[in-house]
Amino acid sequence: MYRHLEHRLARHVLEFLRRRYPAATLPNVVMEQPPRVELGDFAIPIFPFAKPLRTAPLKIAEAIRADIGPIEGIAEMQVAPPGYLNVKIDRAWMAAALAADQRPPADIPAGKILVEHTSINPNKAAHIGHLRNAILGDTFVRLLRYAGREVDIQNYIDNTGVQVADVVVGFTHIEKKSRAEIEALAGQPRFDYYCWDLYARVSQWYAQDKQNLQVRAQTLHGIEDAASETAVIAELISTAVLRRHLETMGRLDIEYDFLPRESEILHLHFWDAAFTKLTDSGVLTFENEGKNKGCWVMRRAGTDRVARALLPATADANKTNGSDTPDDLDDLLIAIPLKPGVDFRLSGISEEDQKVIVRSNGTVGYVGKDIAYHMWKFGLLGRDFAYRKFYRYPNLHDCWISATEGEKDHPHFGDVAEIYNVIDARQSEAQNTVVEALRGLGHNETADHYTHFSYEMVALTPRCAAELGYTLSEEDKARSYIEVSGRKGFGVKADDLLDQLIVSAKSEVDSRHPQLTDAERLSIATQIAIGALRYFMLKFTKQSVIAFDFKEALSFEGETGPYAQYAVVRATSIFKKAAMDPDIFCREVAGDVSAGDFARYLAGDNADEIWELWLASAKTSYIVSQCIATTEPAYLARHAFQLAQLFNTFYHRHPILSEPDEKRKQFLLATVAVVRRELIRALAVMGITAPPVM
RNA sequence: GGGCGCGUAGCUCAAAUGGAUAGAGCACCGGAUUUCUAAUCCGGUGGUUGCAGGUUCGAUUCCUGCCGCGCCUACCA
Repeated sequence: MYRHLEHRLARHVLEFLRRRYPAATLPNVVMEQPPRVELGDFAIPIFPFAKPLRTAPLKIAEAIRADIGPIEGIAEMQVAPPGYLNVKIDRAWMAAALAADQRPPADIPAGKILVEHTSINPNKAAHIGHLRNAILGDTFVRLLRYAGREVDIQNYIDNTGVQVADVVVGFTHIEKKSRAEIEALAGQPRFDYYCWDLYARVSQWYAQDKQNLQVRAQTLHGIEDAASETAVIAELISTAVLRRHLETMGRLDIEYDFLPRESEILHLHFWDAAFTKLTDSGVLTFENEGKNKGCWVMRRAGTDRVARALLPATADANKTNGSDTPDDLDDLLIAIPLKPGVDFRLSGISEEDQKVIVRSNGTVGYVGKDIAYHMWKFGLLGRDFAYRKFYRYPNLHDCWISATEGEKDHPHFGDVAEIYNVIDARQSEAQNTVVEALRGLGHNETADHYTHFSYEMVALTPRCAAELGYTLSEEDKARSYIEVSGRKGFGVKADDLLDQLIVSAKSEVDSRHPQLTDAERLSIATQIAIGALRYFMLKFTKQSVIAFDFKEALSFEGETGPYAQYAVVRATSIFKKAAMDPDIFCREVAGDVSAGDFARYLAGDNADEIWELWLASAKTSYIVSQCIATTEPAYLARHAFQLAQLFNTFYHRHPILSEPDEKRKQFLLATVAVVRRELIRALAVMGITAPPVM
């Protein structure tokens, strides 16, 4: 509603100025919010118009105010020095629309969106860093769906990489376990915890003797051959850990539609298809000298092509195709899985700007697989996975997994219009390389619909690390935060944190509501714990490193999820006390408050406080669109908090059920009902529900 | 060395494409309820926005340089 009105106002102002100054080229109308609600609901800075119109800002503002004429939903305009046009909304009009829950139809872009998030290596338990990823990703999915978009959720599983290999090494070489023993362990409740510890031990084992790294190489090689015993064990372990991850995320109400695995990208030869296209287009080039001799390389994203001209040694090597192939190239080609007749070029890229995609031994690196995978995402590869059902959620939603041979009937995945990859900031260079590959293939427009949803890591404060029993170097103690490391087993496990939050919330609920059954109290405590955790991960902007601290994360007061949940509970309790159903009241009664009553009770300066509550309630979809446009869910968290804060102030100042004026009481109840509805919606987009009591 | 990012109150963080008096939470101090339960509310203390220039009617925001910190920069993923 708010968003709609803002657009309408901007359009009217611009049209007015066009009529008044037909000759001038006008800048965009910028909409802001005045610092205080008394000043108005929209603020339009007029300064940018002064120069093109050769008129003082105040004069322009005055002209608009006096002559623009009536606009539906706008009550009045005021000119404010040094050059603002402040606009007040017709409060009764807006309140009536909001009470009736009118939502003007928005233009929803066509096309499916693919959001990839979580993507934890399936070799150990999920930790708080993974939680941030999954919560950001899941919230972004909810934002898109709230805005009416169709979304597929994918969780990429790197089940053939070094990390899985390392745990396989742990089981087979350190613990010397048989396949049957591993299978038995994998059936244990928190198998991922077992792997967490083992993974850290493997890292130590490598550090003890560099010779041990050869075992890793052998294991990695073994995994790629699907028929080998090593591959079977790796599959066994990674699948069991993957199930644990789905369970962990399921506790937070985070679900996936499809789990593409690296093993299928390998076995279905996605890379071969991509390789042909990449070499044909000259994106991928061959390097025949220097440290990357014998590799297929790409230009590192962000490096400048001009730089190459400064390197005389490589100038000749970039002539275009194989016609000027050096003599020794044929030898090198034997080691490379090249089809005859493939057209290729020599790289001619300076060494430091090269990104190795195919190693000289012919194996493909991570970025190469990622390029192929992203071509598939956009339907550009010409190949598809096979699919089978993997996991059924309690709500009966099925999560599918990639397979070499799958089920006949399956949903259509991939081939989407837009993608968002929730991946931490450390991988932005790799992400950019994938985008550049798409551009190089001529898919510029497609590349524009590729968004790296980049966020910073979760680290531990030195105090937190000490609490966990880690001994810190003097250097680490002086840092403001210390990076989590799965390799070292250094971090806070997701399930542990959630358990702790539940225990902590439970003791609060126990003391407040002893009359409830234990199951009821546990259910409430769980909702509170999830609310606290999800809010905590969303309140920080993406680019801020979260220095994790138990005291803050376990807090249920102040700017927290439970604070917002509590506001909903309070709103609900008013209706409960009055023996009314808040949802029914909101749907069927709130809209009956007459325009006259809205006008009366929202008029004047002393109604500003209540109006502010209505205004904030009107902003939910506006905020949602801001979050999507900026890929920043933190704005929504802030909005929910502000709504809750305004409500708590209102709740404190205005006794509602004891209000003697029956019409005013209805108005106040409508206020509560609308705020409650919008707060519940905002929280739902963050994956937070409000318990019945707190 | 190069690339990306960060530096705001004692602490943790906000501040939408540059806008009106830089805001919250925590901590600390002082208050509020026999009411729709206080996981709440009200008030107070707390700032040279790292430093120096520049652009602009206007800079926490944009540009340049410097200082400090983090991440990336592997034929790892």
